[in-house]
Parts: sequence; structure tokens; C-alpha cells
Amino acid sequence: MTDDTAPESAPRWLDATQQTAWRGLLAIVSRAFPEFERTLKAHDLLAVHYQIFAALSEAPDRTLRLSELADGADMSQSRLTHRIRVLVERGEVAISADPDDRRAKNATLTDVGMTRLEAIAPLHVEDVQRLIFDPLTREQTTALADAMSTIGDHICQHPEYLNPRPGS
Amino acid sequence: MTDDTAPESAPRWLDATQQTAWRGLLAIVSRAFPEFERTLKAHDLLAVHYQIFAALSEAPDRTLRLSELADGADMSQSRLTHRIRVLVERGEVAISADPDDRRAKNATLTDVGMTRLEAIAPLHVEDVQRLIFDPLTREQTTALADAMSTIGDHICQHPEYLNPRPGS
DNA sequence: TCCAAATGCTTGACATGTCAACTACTAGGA
DNA sequence: TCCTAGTAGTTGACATGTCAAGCATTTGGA
Repeated sequence: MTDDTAPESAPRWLDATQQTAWRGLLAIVSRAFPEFERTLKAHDLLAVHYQIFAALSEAPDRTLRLSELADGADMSQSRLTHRIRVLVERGEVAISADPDDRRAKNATLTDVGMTRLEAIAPLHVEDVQRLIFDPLTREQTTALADAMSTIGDHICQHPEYLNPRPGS
Repeated sequence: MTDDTAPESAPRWLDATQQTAWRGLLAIVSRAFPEFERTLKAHDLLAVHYQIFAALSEAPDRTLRLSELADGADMSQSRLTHRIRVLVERGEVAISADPDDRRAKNATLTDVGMTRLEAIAPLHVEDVQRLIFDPLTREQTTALADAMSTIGDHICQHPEYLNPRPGS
């Protein structure tokens, strides 16, 4: 009853502090994120699309190889393929073949896309400020950034901690 | 160009600290959460199902009215209706009519369901520890809990900050 | 009593996410 | 050259999420 197959040491239950943090995170994800999505949707954009825009807008020449884009925008390649289609159809993103590697393609944020991003970004940022940062003091924000980036870096730098990997 | 329709004061862009926090949050949501989901899926459970189990297991008599369950498990009523079906079919959750209000129904976590939760909880908790809390110091965890709960409370106590509301 | 509005939940259509093939190309060694 | 393995991206089937509409019941007031 105490030694069955493999990882059968006593479970590391969350302590009270951890539970508090965890519940807060769940509330944010399930209440604030859908709100962000609704605001974007009112302007014919999904959160996925916004992430694509944001990643491209910060890249040199507003251009990224598709695989880099998928990684930079935190999504799988297949999801990227599916969702970027409408952006290309609208002329907000342009896809071009990579001259050096005929397997690869580059995505570029067009002027039309950039204009669109500039129009929507203020609304999105206002949502984020209102639901995430407004209730926090300056000190809380600093502490939050410290903890979040520690976690984020850890996840990204140790992909071996993730099973099959999201990709492909 | 500076005064068009309504909320057209200068956008409150994220400062460097806020950006750090925000990027970390996005990384957690798009990399850690899918990982949690994969672990659960390997045991024929969705994150939604786990949330349902967790909420019911903490309720008196392991029982909640469906609307309370939806709220406690952070999901819309329609999503709850759709996803709880398989749990009922498996006998892990039981639905019963409410004697006082014939519109309402109560959901109860059965012994079968409780056993299932007890089997899976250690795996899920281990994932959360590994991807969220392991990289943090004790102080960072405390600060994270403080900030997260502040944000979470704010969202839950001020639903007027959310547009249409997720529900129904 | 009657009726309109609110509440509790369900349904179905459609949009999105996920996963496992699959094509095309590149790299590198026999 | 040939072969195998690896990489880049796409596709399609299916699972899940979302939204608006719907039914049944309750509430509360005329």
C-alpha cells in the first residue's frame, strides 16, 4: 500500500501559501483571460492572433521564421498554421519562402497588420492593467514580476520537464 | 488624431516590471497548463473534470448545486453541463433533483469519484510543484500568493469589471 | 389569479484546440 | 550516389470551448 510501481513517495501537497497562489492563478486564467479574449473578439481578433502580432512586431524587419514565431508566441506549429491563415487572407501578415532553406517560410507583419495592432493594443493593454495590475501596489507588482519570471524562465529553459513537448 | 470617440486617453502601456510579470504569466499559461492537462489526460481526465472533482470534494456532503459548482470550479454553466456528462456516465458524480427548487440539481462526488480523485491528485500536485513552485524560494512563494490572491479577489469581487460575464 | 421577469439548466451549431499522420526538404554518413 | 534520420510546415479528424437560444420553474407584483 506504500510502494506500488514507480513515483510512490508521499505526495507533496500544496501548503496554505501555495494553495492561495494556485487559486489566484486559476481565477486569473479562467476569468481574466476570457475577458481579454472577448475584447479582442469584438475587433475580429483572437488572443492567438494578438500573440502573433506582438511577436512579429518586436522582431527585426517584423519578420520571423514560422517555427520561431510559434515558439515566440507560445503556441504549437499546427495551431499557428491554422490560425495565421485568416491574417494572411486579410493582408495583415505576409508569408514568404526562405531563400536559404526551401523547407522554411517567413512571416512578416505588414503595414496593414501593424496599423491594426496599433489600433487594438491600447484596448488590450487597458484590460490587462485593469484586471491584473490595478489592484496591486508597486511592491506587489515588483514581487509578482520576480516570481513569474523565475517560473517562466525555468519552464522555458528546462523543456525536459515537459512531457512529449507541445510542438509539432 | 488624439480625440476620436470614447476611451481615448493615452494608453497605459505596461512598464518594464509589468511586462516581465505579464510574459511570465503567458509562459505559465501556454506551457505549464497544457502539461497539467496532458498528465490528467493520460488518466482519462480533463482539467475541467479535475476542477469539478476538487470543488465537490471540498463541499459539505461532497455536494453542490450545479450553479454553485460552475462558479466554484471557474467555468460557465453550459461548459459544466457538457463536461460533467462523462463523469455521471462513469458513476464518478451523481446528479439529483433539488427537493426545494425543481429547477435546480445537485451534483455529488460519489465514492468511485473520490477514489479516482485520490488516485490522480498526487500526480497533478506533483506537476504543479515541479513547474510552478519548485523554482521559487520561500519568500518568492509568499509574495506570489499575496499578489495572486489580491488579483483573484479583485476579479471575483468586482464582476462588473467583466463585460457580458462568462456564465450561461 | 395572472403575467412578466428572473433563475437554473440544457441544447445545438459553430469556432477553436489538439494530435497524429503526412509531404517536402536538408544533413550526413556509407 | 544512396540511404536514413532529422527538420519545417501542413493537413484532417476529432475533442473541446463558446455562445445564443430554448425549456421549465420560481419570484414578485398588478
